[in-house]
Parts: sequence; structure tokens; C-alpha cells
Amino acid sequence: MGDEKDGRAAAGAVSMAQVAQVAGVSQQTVSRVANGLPNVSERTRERVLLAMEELGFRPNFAGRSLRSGRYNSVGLALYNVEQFGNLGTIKGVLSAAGDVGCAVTTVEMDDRAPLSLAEATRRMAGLPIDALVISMSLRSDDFEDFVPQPGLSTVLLTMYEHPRCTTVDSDQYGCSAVLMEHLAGRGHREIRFVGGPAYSVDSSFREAGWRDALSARGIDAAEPLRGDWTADSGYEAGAALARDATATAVYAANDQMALGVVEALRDAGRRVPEDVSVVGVDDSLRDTVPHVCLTTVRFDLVARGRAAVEQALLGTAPGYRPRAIRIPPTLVERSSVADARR
Amino acid sequence: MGDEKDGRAAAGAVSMAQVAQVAGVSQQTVSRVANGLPNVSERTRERVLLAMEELGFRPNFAGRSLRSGRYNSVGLALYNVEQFGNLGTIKGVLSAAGDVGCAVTTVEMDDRAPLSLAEATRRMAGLPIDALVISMSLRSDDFEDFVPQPGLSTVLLTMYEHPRCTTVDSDQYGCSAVLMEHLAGRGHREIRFVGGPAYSVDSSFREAGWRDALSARGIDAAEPLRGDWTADSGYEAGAALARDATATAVYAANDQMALGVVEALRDAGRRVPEDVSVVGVDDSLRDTVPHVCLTTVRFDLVARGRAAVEQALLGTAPGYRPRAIRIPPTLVERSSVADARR
DNA sequence: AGGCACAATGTTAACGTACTCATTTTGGGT
DNA sequence: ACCCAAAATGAGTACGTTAACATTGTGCCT
Repeated sequence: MGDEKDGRAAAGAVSMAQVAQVAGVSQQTVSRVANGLPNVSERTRERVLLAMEELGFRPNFAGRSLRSGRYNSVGLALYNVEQFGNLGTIKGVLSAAGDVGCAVTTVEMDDRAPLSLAEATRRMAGLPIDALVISMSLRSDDFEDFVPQPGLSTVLLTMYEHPRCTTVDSDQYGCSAVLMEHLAGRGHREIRFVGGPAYSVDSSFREAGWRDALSARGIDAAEPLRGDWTADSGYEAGAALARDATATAVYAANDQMALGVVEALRDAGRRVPEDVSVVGVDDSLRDTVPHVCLTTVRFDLVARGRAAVEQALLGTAPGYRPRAIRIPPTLVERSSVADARR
Repeated sequence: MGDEKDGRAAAGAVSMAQVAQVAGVSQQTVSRVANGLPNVSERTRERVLLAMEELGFRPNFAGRSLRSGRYNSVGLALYNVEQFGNLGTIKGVLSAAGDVGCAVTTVEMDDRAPLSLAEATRRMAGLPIDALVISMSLRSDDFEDFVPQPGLSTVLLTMYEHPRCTTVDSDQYGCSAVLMEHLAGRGHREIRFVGGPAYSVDSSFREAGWRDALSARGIDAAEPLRGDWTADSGYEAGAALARDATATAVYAANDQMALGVVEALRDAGRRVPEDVSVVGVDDSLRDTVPHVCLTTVRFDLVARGRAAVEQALLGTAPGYRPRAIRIPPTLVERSSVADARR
């Protein structure tokens, strides 16, 4: 019944033409008012705004961007939504996008299927986005061969470098350097490492940084222990470490495990930091544990997200060359580290 | 230099017409192949796919949705991106949207300016979305008078009910009922409350739930203490509570403060749970503290996000009536509660 | 009064897609 | 060989918007 049209936009939506009819002006004038362009008399503007209000006009995104060729939106492909660091990164992405009047169009990728950059790009390519940020915590099989969609500026949130895409990440290697410098400067040489799960990219970069920092000082690295990021797994590692009389310091790959290590050491009668120093990564305990004492390293995750978006948008300009951006960590010195030389 | 056109879509993008030309078919046939429609010969299909590959064809979102009138996207307006619970909610939103082939278009709202639903709606109205979810942790000034954009199904993530919009939230009132039932069942009557900041909506609903649960049992509620969600503020409250010899239980409005309370009580020589029982909310300490002992209550935040999207999508159908959905909490029983009657 | 600059408004066309309908091709069955 | 149904393909059109251009209206200076 009624004026059903053929190719229909958002059933029941109000178009500029309808507003124009009610306001008694041309559709172009409505467009001018909607976009705040000059050369519209005050009287006309008011009449149009009134008609818009009355009809509930909502500018049609499709029509608009079909004309302009821009979407004013950044795509974000997420593989493990619930993962430490994602919220800060998302905040940064939203914030940087918002600064330039962009929205963020997000899709959760299936992380049960094998990770694939090609697949992620394929899914995002049909979305209203001007640039693309892909966040994956693991390295995909097709990482090296990946070729970004032509015409779609693509940034990868990862520690691995890529020949054709800018990559952005917190410096998961450099954080170890900062912490080892801190410990070595206090005379520590027997520094043990408690890593995350073997498949974790972050953990392996932190481990590599630890190894290299020690070897640069002529120290042999002991076999690392491995947890699963949880405080309880850190406790187990700490219990094992407590039997290792030579260790003077422990570097746990995150704060939760570091806290577990501290508890286990204390439960075993070893004092922290007097007997053993402990450091972690992330500064995730602040505000969540009373009187946090853990010396750790903090990443500016918001900056990570911001940088990704900034680069992705820069990449839409011709002549852009891919680069690798690593957000540096900040040492957060508390009281879990003592001088090993007394 | 060259064939610059006038109203240009995504500069340099490849259209179906161009693919059609290369493949030697009509644009309509390309459309059929792109959408996997039947009645295309295998030979033709291959030829078209080849041309698409060669030119790097990417379906134009604007053209497509201009025709179809659908965006396949859900809008998400966020006021305090970095806030406990948002990551789980975002995960739920992405997940539910993904299930029906939708993306999520997110915008961070300026939380320095006064919160306004009208403003949020205005900003989202021009985006490519079929439905809208607005998340605000505070109550906006225009909450009651708010009228959603006609034709744009809108769901509010809040504990407050609204006459014209479906509202979804974790049951911030009910969680208190669950915890008080648990404590009262173990003989506790002198149950103190440590709330969050005065402006916090969640905290005030939790407080109301506490008050009502006590009064339903004929117990007078003592003056509540107030922290700022941090463990250290919980510690301060706990130190004060330690001097209150009559209290047998403490209900802190989140786990971090609860942990602070526990520490302070123990530091003051009172045993938990033998002398004083302590409960919290959120189950946020799991995995982050070794051997967590805190009895608490957990919210399914993913379900919260999912419900919001599901309702928003349902709201696009005619005849939908707004409702209020409260995601129930789950009691997580650990060892910070003892029987008060010995 | 005449004219001229400029503001205000309208007209037309095009963006890329998918729907409807028309036309051509294909493949049997006689 | 012929015909007809069904498959394959093409032509035309409309979706809502904005840009370029065309036209009309207004006010000011000489």
C-alpha cells in the first residue's frame, strides 16, 4: 500500500528531496544547509532546518560518500578482542580517528580459524573505510607474502616488520633492555626469566631482549621458566626459583606473574627485594593491588593506537613509505629491586 | 593529467564497470559474480574473477548500500572508553554484530563536555549504521527528555530505564542482593559498605541494593564509606573499618577496594574471614593476584554487549517495544567469607 | 536610472551498485 | 531442421548526494 519505491534506501528514511519539498526550496539548497555552506539566506536556512526537524531528516551516508569518495572512517580488524592492552589501543585508535573527524569501523576476526592477513583484508575491503589497521597477536602464516589491498592504506599492529606495510607496536624487545639495564646497574648478573606461553609473540620478544641484554654483558642466560600470564603460574615459577640460590633477580614477562613470583619467594622465606629482586612488565597492578611495590615498565598503549591510525591515514597520501614504529616503554621504579652488592 | 572524472569515488578505486570492460562483459554480470548470484556460466565467472584480481577490484560500499538501503553495521557511541567492563562489552558487541554479518562503527564521545544523548545521536546519525548502541557511565542531563532519532533503533547501556529506548546493563542493583543474601545466610548483620566515588552510577545502584537488602531484613545500614575504586582507597577504608569492632562483614563496591580492605584489616590484626568477612564485585582479580581468596560476584560483560546489539537489531523491526534488560550476576564463592555464628 | 557585482537559488549530471525487464544464447526433444 | 523452455547476458534505471554551472534576485555606486 502506498508509494513503495524500487531501489530503496533505508526504508522510510527521509531524503533531502523530501525536506526540500516541505521547505519549498530546491534539493541543492537543503544540501547547502545540511553542510553549513554559505550563500543561504537566514530565512531560508531556518525554514529548511525546521523542515529537517519536522521530518526527522538524517543525512544519507551512502549518497554522500558515493559522491565524495571518502568515508571518513578507519577500519580496525581485531583478532583477540579480550587481551591485555587492547582497550588502551582501541582508545588510542578512537581518539586519533576522532581528532580528524573519523569513525572507526571494527570487525572481530575469527581467531579459531588460522590467522590470515589476506582473509582480514578481504573482509575489511568491502567496508566503508579509508584506511585499515589490523591487530593480530600471533604471526599469520601468510605474513611475509601478504600484499595489502591496492588503494587501501594498511597498518599492522605487530612487532614483526613488513616490507609493504607500516608496522606499529609497543617495543616488546626494548622493554627488556630497559629492565636489564636497571638490574645490571645494581649489580645483578644472575637474572632469571619467567616467560609467557611459548606461542606468545610478545613473550618471545621480551625473552630475546633479555637474552641479548645478558649476552651483551657477557652473562650466560639460564634456562627460562614459562608460565601462562596468570599470577598462579608465576607463583609456581617463583616456588621453583626459590630453590635456585644463585639467582639474585627475576624478570617476569608480566606483572601478574611477577606478583606470583614475589609471593612464592616470600612464602619460601626469601626476602624481596633484599634477597631477590623482581621486575615485571605492563604496570597492570597499579590501582588493583594495595601498596604496589613492583618495579615494572609501562607502555603507552593509547599512543600505540594513535600511531597506528596516524600512519594509516598518512598512508593514503601518495609517496608514503612504510616504516616500523616502536613505542618506547617507561621504567616505573618502585621497591622490588635492591642493589645486589649490598 | 589524465582521465580525472568529476564526482569521484575513492580516487583510483576500481569500479564494476572497469572490471566489466576488461572481462568483456556487462557491468551487471560483474555484479552477479561479485554477489555470487546464479545464472552465470562458469567460463564467464572465471573471466570476471580474473579481471577483478588483476585490477584489484574492491566493491564500493557506498554504491552498494545506496542501492540496498542497508549498511550492515551497528553504531557504538562510547563515553569513557577506558573503563572497567568496556572491553568485555565491546567484545560482546563485536561478537553479536559479527554473527549477523555486521561491522561495528564506533565513535568516542567527548566526555569533557556535558554528556548528552541528543549530541551522541546527532553525531552518529550521519554514519553508516542500521542501529545504535550508546554507552554512557553517567546519566546525561537530557536523559528523560531524550527522543531517539526516528528510524534509528537505539539502545542505551545504562541502569536507568527509559520510556522510548531499550536499556541494557549488568544488574548493579541485583549484585548487592546476591551478596547480602550470601552474607545474611551466614549470620552477618553488621555489614558495612565501601562505595566508589559519589558520582558513580554503578556505585550508587550497588549501595541502594545493599541498603534495601539490609532494610528488608530489618537491619539499619551504617553510614557507608567511600573510595575511588583503587586498592589504596580500599586500604584506607579498611583501616577505618578495623576500628569498628561491631562490623562482621564488609561489602566493597569493587574487588580492588575489597583487596585493600582485606590487607588493611589484616595489617590491623584482624583476621579475614575469621573476624571479618569481605566481599567485592567484578571478579577482576582472577589471574592477576596469586591465590585469590575474595568472594565476589561476576558479570557476564560479553552478554551485556551481545544483548545490546541484539535488541538494537530487533528494534529495526516494526512493532518492537522498548524493554529493560538486566544481566544477572553470578556469585563466585571463595574463602573471604566465614559464618558469623561460629 | 542604469548597470554591475555579488548573493541566493535552481538545474543538471555523475558517483557505483543492484533491481527489473528485455534480449540473446544454449540445449534438448521432436 | 525446428521450436521452445530455460539459462545467460545486457540495457536501463533509480537510490541520495554534491559539484559545476546557470539563472534569478538584491543592493550599491555612479
